[in-house]
Amino acid sequence: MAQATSADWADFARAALVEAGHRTGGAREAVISLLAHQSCCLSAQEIADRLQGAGSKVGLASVYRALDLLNEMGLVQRVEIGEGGSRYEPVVPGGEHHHHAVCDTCGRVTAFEDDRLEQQLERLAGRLRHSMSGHDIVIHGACARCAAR
Amino acid sequence: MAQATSADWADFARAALVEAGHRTGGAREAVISLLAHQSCCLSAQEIADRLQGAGSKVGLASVYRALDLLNEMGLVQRVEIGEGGSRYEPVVPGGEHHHHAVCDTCGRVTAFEDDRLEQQLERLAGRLRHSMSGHDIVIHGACARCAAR
DNA sequence: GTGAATGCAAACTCTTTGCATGACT
DNA sequence: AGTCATGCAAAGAGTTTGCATTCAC
Repeated sequence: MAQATSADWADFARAALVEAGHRTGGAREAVISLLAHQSCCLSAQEIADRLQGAGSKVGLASVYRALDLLNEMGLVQRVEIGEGGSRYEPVVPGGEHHHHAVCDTCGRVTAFEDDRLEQQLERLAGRLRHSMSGHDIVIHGACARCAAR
Repeated sequence: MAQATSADWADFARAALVEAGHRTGGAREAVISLLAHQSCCLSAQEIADRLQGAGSKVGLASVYRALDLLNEMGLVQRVEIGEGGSRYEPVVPGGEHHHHAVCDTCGRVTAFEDDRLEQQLERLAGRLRHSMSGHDIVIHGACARCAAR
């Protein structure tokens, strides 16, 4: 099975941006590099903080602009886990994607994936005659650790 | 099959509030009455506007406070459809609940429900050992109308 | 009468926008 | 050189909080 890696995503994203006539370098590149090495979703603030911590001079506004563009191009997905702000994570083209279980007690976010869920959603979208460019599934509750208490 | 009605929900919610030692009347009552007659999700601003339009003097802050309380008690569910603000809708205890398909073109929100999706989620939560107090599913894409264009 | 609930306005957080400066082609 | 992109700061939107007043018990 073809396994998409994070390096693949970064290259794919960079290529897509060039393809669309955008310039490389600067804030956008920094955001892509950071996201590529991230396994789960980050908030715009977290991205800016990490980049600045690494010596980069990117502003928060540029992070938002970069994420906005990447989101419109389908390269990142905006995830609403209902805790203040939005979070963003790379979308690996053709690769599987995951969803999130949020612990309402400790805030921990657990990623999961499930093919049958995806299939069921595809079927459902067809039934609704609603084309599906993406979807969010968020499970709220208590994680294994908190539920045990 | 037992079919929960919106009147049931309002009564259930009022009873739960009294049970928890809260007082009746005022803003909370207004919010419950309004939500009970609503089929789909509303934003806090919409709720305040409608109540004020109906002559009520409820402030936006009270609407937020009421929704917050109802949400904590599991009487309403916060729905993040990723368009600015959160939306809220009643949770009918034991009744079925629905999810949302959002048209990214025109903004239209379509409600849907699907038992197999629910079952699959239950199974999944069990597998993750994550207790599930609620869940959000949002399909993004183009609605039948916009896709046809 | 007492304490919870409310309304108003100010504060706060997250996000977007304007504009001058800097960087890529 | 010409533009697109960026950084900074200010503005905007949604939500929360403080406080005096009102209302249910």
